[in-house]
Amino acid sequence: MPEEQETRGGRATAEMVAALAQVSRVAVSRAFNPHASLKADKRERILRVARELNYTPDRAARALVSGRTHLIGVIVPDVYSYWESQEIDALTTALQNEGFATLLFKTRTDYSMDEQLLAYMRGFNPDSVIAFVENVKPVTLTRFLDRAVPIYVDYPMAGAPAEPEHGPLYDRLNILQHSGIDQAVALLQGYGARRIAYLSGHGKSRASAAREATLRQVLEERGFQPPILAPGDFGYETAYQATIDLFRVRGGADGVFAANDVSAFGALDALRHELGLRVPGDVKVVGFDDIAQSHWKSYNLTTVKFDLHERVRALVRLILRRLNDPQAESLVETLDTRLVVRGTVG
Amino acid sequence: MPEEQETRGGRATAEMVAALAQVSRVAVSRAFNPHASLKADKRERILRVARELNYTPDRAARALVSGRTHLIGVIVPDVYSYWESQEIDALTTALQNEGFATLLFKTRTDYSMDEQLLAYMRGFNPDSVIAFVENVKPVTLTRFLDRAVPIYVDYPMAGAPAEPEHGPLYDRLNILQHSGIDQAVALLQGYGARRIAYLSGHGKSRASAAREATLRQVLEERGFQPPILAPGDFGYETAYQATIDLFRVRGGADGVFAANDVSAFGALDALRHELGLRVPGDVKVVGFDDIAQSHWKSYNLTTVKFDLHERVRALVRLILRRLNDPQAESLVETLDTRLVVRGTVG
DNA sequence: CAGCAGAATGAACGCGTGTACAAACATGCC
DNA sequence: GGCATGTTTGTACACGCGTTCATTCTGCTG
Repeated sequence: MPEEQETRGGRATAEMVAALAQVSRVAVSRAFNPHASLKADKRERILRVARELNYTPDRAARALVSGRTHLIGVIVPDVYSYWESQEIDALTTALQNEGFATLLFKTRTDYSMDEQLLAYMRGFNPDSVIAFVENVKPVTLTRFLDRAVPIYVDYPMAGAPAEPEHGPLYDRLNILQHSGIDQAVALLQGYGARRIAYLSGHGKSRASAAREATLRQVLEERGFQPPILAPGDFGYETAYQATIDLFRVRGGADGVFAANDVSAFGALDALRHELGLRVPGDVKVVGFDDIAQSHWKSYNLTTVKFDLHERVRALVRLILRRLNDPQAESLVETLDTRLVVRGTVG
Repeated sequence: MPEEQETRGGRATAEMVAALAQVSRVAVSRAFNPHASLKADKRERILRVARELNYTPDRAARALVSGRTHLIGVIVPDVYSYWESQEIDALTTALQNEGFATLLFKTRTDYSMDEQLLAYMRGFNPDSVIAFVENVKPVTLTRFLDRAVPIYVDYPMAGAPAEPEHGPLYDRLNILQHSGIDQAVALLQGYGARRIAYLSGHGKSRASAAREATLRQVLEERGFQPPILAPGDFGYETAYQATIDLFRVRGGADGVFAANDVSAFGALDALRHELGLRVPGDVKVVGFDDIAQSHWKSYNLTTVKFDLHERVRALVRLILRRLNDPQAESLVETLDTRLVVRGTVG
């Protein structure tokens, strides 16, 4: 075995590897840079010595000269929100496979996206930033980032003109909600539902607003009245209360669209355990997202599916494309949605 | 407003700040280092200019010279597991407040903690590492880390001698499970329960093994028979099936301890919706963790609580103590547990 | 006013790496 | 063999910052 020449429990450096492999330090650098020219046997020898010394190029030093940290900033209000947590999970795996790492940041739970956090994140100099925060404008985001081009998840309306906005540069993941919602409404129509309610997310959420708008559009297209609105906040508790209020005070509904699956769970529990109604017998319930819990027996929820892995792949594609071409115009990826039929409509 | 002297959309550097503030670059460095000596008005002026230029010291450069990246590696099998996600959430907030950031890594879902991942993480040179992975030995962890001292969550048995192990250095968060389990068993005893089952986590889990051992100990202390064992994996589905098997084939039980809250949900749903039993009327159910979902109406679970925020505070304390004194002996923090009584026992 | 301790300052160096540049070398063609 | 072209190799520099060290400045005592 090679002489243990680690200094004080610290990492091995390229210099040490070079010394042991009888090459120059630059050769070591090149050995770890695949497209650098280096004779094959030399590279092999270097890599072997590197493995023996447990050497890896220091990412800090590398970042200093290359300007790439290989860190992807992820901003979330709640890690434990179901959808977010599952997306972070899949995203982390995907990024890991591409040589990046997820750098996690939390905003306040009241969605007050303070500039302080952005400045803080900026200090870590991430290569890219994904914000799972709905009320922050891209403008705000770009103002606090130097190299990173933020990615923004958008929900364009069917038929609406593409935003000609040519302000700050950001990339976009467009999610088309019309298909899934239309399938859901068609299904409810088939079962004779007439009064449709929308249990919203919190007020500032663009996702919730887009879902509401699209639902309204689809209902109109299919000859329904506009949806009855019940105010929620994406959470279980609020959905529970809002549903009770909707049915005790405001006349109820035949079908309830909840802004996400968790709200749907709250609505379901309120309907069944508090209001004594049968689902889907008396009321149909439809959620959004299709999180893993939606097929648990207690809920077995019919829901508009956002394909998680497809979505993560699209995000990673955006990141890679942007890093390959930092000067590119605004990049766009588009995803569709579809209805997953389970036991809460029927 | 000051002349926009940013070069190519890049960040401002200490040199630019120095030039604009009419001071030397070293002064700028000192201005951002609180304990460095610098005349107050000068520091103030520098900080003002820095704010105007949106300047923050580059962390990569800082890490290169100081050896501190301010990154805390967090290794998880599933981000979306309830308990883990809630812990990551709280931990990220706490670390953020201390000037660190969470660097997330995922192992395979089959818990095969490959060395490849550790080597990968090592490349990012985190200041500390918390592994929410149960089957990886501290030895393995330390072998892949240079400066970082890993933190290991342990579940020592009551009365068992402290491990005299003096192998690789790692810090410990000890969780005492006896109190909570004893309270639960006492409660079940009061309701006349006789046959107690333990619905385990997956086979390799130390947490599950410790819970089972402690339960066995408490049962013996209180004159019960040993627990009937039903094999699970911490997941909902498996718990659901294991409960059905337990009651259809193996004679059932009066009380079921599930290895975590999610398993308890699965058991509850199986008991109520598949087996037609009443909880808590026919069977009592107790979980572990007290995750946020445990007080949802559908479950309203009685559970052994691990106080999340207390736990996170202990972890952060460990990290800070270790960074303040890298040479210290193995550090230890200890937490207790207690029973939270809700609707599944009564 | 001399003397002195302590604070404030700036020059120089080092952290570990990528890369431009020039030199050396190999290869292919006539 | 002569030359052109392409591949390897090593030197020197740059990245942005913290820190040591010698120097200058400040305030205070005698």
